[in-house]
Amino acid sequence: MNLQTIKNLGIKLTKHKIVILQLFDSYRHLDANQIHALLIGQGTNISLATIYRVLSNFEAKNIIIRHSFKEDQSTYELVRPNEHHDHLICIKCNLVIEFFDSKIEQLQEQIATKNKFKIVNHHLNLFGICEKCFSTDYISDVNVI
Amino acid sequence: MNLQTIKNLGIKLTKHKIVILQLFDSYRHLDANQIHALLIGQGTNISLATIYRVLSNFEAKNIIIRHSFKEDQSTYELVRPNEHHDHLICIKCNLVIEFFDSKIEQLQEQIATKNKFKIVNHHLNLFGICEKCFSTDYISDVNVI
DNA sequence: GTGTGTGCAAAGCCTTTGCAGTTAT
DNA sequence: ATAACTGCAAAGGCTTTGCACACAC
Repeated sequence: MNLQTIKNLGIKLTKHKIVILQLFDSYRHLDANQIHALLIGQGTNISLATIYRVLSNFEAKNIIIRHSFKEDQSTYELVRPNEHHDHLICIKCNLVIEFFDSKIEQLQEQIATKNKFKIVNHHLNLFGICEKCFSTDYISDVNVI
Repeated sequence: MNLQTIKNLGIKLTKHKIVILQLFDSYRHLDANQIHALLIGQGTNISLATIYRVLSNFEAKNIIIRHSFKEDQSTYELVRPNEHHDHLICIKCNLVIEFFDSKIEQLQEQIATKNKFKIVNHHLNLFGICEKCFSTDYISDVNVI
């Protein structure tokens, strides 16, 4: 993520915002707790409150997007312009695979049109068991996604 | 919803369970608060705790399904066997339209296979503006969905 | 300098749970 | 009879917020 791009959006850049952005270069999908643990782990002192504030700020500016993969915790992901995609999520190890299918996108538009809806956004989440978990039949490693 | 069917699942039928089931005959999608408000409104004394317990119970027995239409509150819907469908949700008035597209279902399976995933379930939610909200440009009525 | 960002602790909100009493079968 | 259900109040987990201080521009 280009820092100048962020600045141009009128966002004040702080140490914390920068390290959070950098995390998203390494991990595609993160929740607030994972961010907190990773930063504390690498010696960065930051409070959960700040993390939530940064995430809200980024979300409002459309820098990140918020997902509901899990029932009770939001997962965040960097927005990459013109790179919309959907997700396959392993319910055992949390592995997330991104995919894009133009045919599905097209069909969604048709459905919206037929129902006189103007689509603003959509979530297509396929929950299942990944190859590894299926073959081992137990949770080998829980992914930080 | 046939009450005998419920009993056959080994569920003890109480007054509360019955009135909650009846609500779902009138409203396709309800959250815990809406259920509480509707029941209190019709003179049924029931606590939120009980509502959550009944909903958990029903969900475990696959009588209802839990959705994440909203970020911070679960929405529940009766499971109608062999009637899987997805949702169009109006972000202004909460109108929910159900749809089913076998082509999309088929494409999802293909994607899963290609990624060596075994799909357990999926959510396809299309968020947008319904015809009514689009034409009036304001929230006329917020739907209890 | 001045408007933002930050940590801490407290509070909010949805949801779950312990306990003692009640109900369905 | 007995296992399941219920209300109440308390607690849990994620998220937000008030306040006083610190930092970016």
